[in-house]
Amino acid sequence: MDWQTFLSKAGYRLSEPRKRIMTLMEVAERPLNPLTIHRLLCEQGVHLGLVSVYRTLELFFSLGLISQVFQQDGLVGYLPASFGHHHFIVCQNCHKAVEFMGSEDMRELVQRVQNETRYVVREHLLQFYGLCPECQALLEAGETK
Amino acid sequence: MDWQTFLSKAGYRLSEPRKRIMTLMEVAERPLNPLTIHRLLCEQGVHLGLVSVYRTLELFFSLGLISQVFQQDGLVGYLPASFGHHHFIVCQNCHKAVEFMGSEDMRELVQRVQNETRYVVREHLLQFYGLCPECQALLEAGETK
DNA sequence: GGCTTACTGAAAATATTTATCAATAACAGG
DNA sequence: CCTGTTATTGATAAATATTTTCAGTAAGCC
Repeated sequence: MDWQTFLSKAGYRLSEPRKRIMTLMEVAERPLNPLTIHRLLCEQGVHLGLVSVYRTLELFFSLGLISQVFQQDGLVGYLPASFGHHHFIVCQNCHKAVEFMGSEDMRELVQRVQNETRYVVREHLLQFYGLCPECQALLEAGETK
Repeated sequence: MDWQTFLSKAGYRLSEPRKRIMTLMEVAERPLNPLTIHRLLCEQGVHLGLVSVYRTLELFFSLGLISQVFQQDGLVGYLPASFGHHHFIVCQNCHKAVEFMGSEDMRELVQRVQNETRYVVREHLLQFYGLCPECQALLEAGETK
């Protein structure tokens, strides 16, 4: 089911701002925050209120259409969420991010942590930071980080 | 080496605000953010500028004395960092957090992700969310989440 | 096409973080 | 222990980010 159908079925309207924002998010390669999204849309001539950006992101996030990505500087950005995945590896140089699968490999660790801490684990946040192939090549060629 | 010695050796002074803040952090059971720390200190009669709280946390974090903890509401808090650990499990009910070891179990996963994505992994962010033993008991007894 | 009501956008209020700079206090050296 | 140097603080202000409010607009049902 595409996001438009999903939104309708959940009882939400398919408004212009929502379409604009999702169109932008769908092709995003690196985490976007509300202000950046607003700026990008302004630049391409689409003028919509910053408030709508906040509201729309909050809605999409609550519906699971997008994921939060925690950046190393402490800021939070958003990226489209493929169903089932929710783990990202973010490039420390250009910030480009891709998803990876990972839940399976965590089972054993989760089990051990539950035993050790006596907590029950219900969710987890897992992200990697590193260098994307392009930036590896760039940096090897002698550029500074 | 205790944090005071560490701070001195790194060329920083052992000021009153720094002592106050670290004293508070050392016994923290749940993630604290700058505003909360400032409020808590005010309440116990210690009056220091909010700006100093920000500066001190930034310093302690850059020195690795404290860790950032990402909360599920998107806010960032701080907790003392034991050497070597840096992974926390946070209670979704009372927010109490404890550290766990975990790097070892990640080796294989890191390897696989590197192969799949062609990224080089340099750091990772891993946190669990769940219920602490106390809240499990509470909730089983019929309380609402 | 018209009606209902969710949704938007502008403005203002609130909250959070950073910058500036004179006054203060930590600590090294005597 | 006193003194000078300089890192550090705190007050103020500025910048940045987020939330609230509410009248006007438009999405989707009939």
